[in-house]
Amino acid sequence: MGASKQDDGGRGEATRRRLIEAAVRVFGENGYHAVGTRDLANAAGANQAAIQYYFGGKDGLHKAAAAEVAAAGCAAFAPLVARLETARAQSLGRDALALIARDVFSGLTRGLLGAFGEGFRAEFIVREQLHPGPAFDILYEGYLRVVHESVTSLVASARGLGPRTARAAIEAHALIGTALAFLVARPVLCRRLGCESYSPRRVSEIEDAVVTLALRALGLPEPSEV
Amino acid sequence: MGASKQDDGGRGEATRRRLIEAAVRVFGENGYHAVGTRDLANAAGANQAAIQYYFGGKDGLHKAAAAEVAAAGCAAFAPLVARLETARAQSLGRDALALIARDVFSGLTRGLLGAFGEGFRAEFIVREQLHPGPAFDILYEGYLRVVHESVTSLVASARGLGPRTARAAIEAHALIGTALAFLVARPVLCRRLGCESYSPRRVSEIEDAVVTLALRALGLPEPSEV
DNA sequence: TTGAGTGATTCAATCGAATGATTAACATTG
DNA sequence: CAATGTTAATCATTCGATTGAATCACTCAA
Repeated sequence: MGASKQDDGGRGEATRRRLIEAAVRVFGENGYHAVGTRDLANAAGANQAAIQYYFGGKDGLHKAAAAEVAAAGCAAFAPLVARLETARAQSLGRDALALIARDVFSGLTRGLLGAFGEGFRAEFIVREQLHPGPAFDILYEGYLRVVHESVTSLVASARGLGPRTARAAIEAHALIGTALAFLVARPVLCRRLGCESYSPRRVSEIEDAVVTLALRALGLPEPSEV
Repeated sequence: MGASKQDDGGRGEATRRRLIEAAVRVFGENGYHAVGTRDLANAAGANQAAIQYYFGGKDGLHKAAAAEVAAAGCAAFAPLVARLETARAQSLGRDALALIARDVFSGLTRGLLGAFGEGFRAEFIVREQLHPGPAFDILYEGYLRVVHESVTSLVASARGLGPRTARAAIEAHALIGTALAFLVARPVLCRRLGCESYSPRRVSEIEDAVVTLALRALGLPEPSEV
């Protein structure tokens, strides 16, 4: 069973990647049980049996998809995480903190609704949280934990809380939720606004609202410079 | 096909209700496609064929479950909605607004994590939003729209925005998200805090954090009285 | 250069199990 | 009895998985 002789460039590696990408998209859009191995194979332009051949089965493909999502998420948020790491070391003024916070919540929003969300990566994560399974461990350890800890340290600094306190983690969680709502409850807002999906202009509007509210909640000044 | 002669008290009405309650719980926990009609019947202590007999099929039961969730949600939030309706009429001072806002976000949080969430009603709603179908229409028109509009009017008042503006709806959406995050991303926070689920004490902690952040974001004073 | 050999990969056909739905017989109630 | 409700057995279909043969890319001896 399983892997190939060469791990890149080969024919096999290509269909392997196509299967993973398709799995993230199709699983994220429809959920694990709503999708058949035939659907997955079709979406990837591969044969149904390739799923067993490369991943040992539907479960294996699902886990591989989770690993891809974690890796992509890690890469997408790496710059922000790095900035937050350095910020954690020094003690910054309110203005510097505000600049970082703006970029964090701006990036968070765009991450959930934009580039990273493409291919239903964000939906994949949400679905895995509604019913955590083996794939959730991959997502949490490889991605979610880092982001959550980073945001927590930012919130702790801004709110004068201990960075290890439960309160800091909870407030960080709540503020992440301001962005998350636009992914999870997208249909509600779309109906309220009378549109089918978010236009780029709307995403910017959402981004601005999230940043504004988060800064106010954190008691940080609105950054004046660009 | 379907319904019975008497709509309450009758033998049939009891199993009908049991099926709906079980459906909300099982669908909410596992998702539509992850659940079989045999599972649903077992969870309700009924026979599999009863699903066709009363609801015409799995789809029908799912829609009936959505209607139950909408009705229960409407009932649970009715007092808050009523208060917001009256508040919309008069122009209230900041302190009065703060009192209402506190109760709204407190009720929202407890609603998502507590009584209303029991039986996986909240999860049922989230799942339907990840892939809106016929059941989403029922939820939106019967419940979600009212709540969203009410919260929007509150946010509009507090933030000095037009109650019909997209910005007001967006900011309301974001603030609802502060509570929603604790439902949708529960496993992440639980892992961060090293617990398996939310204790009642933790729910209170979350409730306080959500209210505090929402009031700060809205620029409302922390209510002093009880 | 060739071409048989070799392992990697793809494919159509098929498996048993599980799915939602249906049926006809059975039970309960008034 | 007649209406309503319940049940076990069974239907056709679809599911994830398996199979064995066909196709591909590459190696190396002739």
